[in-house]
Amino acid sequence: MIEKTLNLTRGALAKKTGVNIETIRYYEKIGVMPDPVRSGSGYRVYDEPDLKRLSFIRKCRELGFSLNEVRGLLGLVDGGDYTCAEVHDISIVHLSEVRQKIRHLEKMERTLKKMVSQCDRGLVPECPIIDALYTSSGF
Amino acid sequence: MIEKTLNLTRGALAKKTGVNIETIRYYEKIGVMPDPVRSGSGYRVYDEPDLKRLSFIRKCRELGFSLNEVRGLLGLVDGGDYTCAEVHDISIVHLSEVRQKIRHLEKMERTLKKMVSQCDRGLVPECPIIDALYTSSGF
DNA sequence: TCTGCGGTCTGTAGTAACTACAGAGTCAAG
DNA sequence: CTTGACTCTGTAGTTACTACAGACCGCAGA
Repeated sequence: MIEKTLNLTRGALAKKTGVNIETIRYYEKIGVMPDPVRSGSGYRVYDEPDLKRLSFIRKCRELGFSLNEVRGLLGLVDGGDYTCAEVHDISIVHLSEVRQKIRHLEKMERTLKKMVSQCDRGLVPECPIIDALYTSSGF
Repeated sequence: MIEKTLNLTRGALAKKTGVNIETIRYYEKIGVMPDPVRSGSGYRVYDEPDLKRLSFIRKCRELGFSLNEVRGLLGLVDGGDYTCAEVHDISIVHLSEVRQKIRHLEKMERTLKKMVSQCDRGLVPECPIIDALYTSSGF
């Protein structure tokens, strides 16, 4: 099967991946995307592997991996000598970070909910929310 | 009742509030903390109201309010003519943002969990996690 | 062929919310 | 009097982008 070349411009790649056009240049600058082939007039030309790589980065970002974590994953893939275990471990660490964040936000949610429920939305300048936050006692 | 003066240095205020010493200067620069009184030699001198205000800011930040939201709340307090309703509304908006974030993270968690569980942590370079992220099919 | 419009090129600056210096001055204990 | 800890200032770095300005390129229509 012959692979057809895509010859995408930066804008087209942006559209296909849903990544902002400027972000692509940024990824290139920090080295998570390679320096692409250039056309005669200096335009970037992207192809299938670039499309896959950028999609990968985007999915990782959507899952909350930091660019450094993405760099780590890409390094494994690029090296070609990664083991499934390495990838698994990075993901496990990240998963626990995500869970940590959820717990933190849930704590915030409970406190906010409690504060808001104590407030009768009155037209007077005595607010239990401000009280809870501003007085020395804290929340 | 006579209020005793605290005359805190920046470092002491930092310690009392748990806010980083440099952050205090930052808050001053962006105007959420006032320009403090200075000692003869130019040292910042903080007192009870500064302590309360900074604690308020810290609590808000802990609850995930952005500095802009904090600015809004402080503006109401500073103006003195705020109503409970105004504070309530800002908090409600924020609460829904927090819930949104939780939902997003939970989605991330589910996907990560699924990917990790499909991985047998093998020593070969075929990893379902990388597959899921790198192949065109996506996750 | 000219013109215009949109896309792309570069470097740089801005965003949020800090954090971390460097180099100078100050304060208090021993 | 010295030493070490603290504070002062301005500035630069962090993360992950995003948004310009000013120049160039490519293509369609008149």
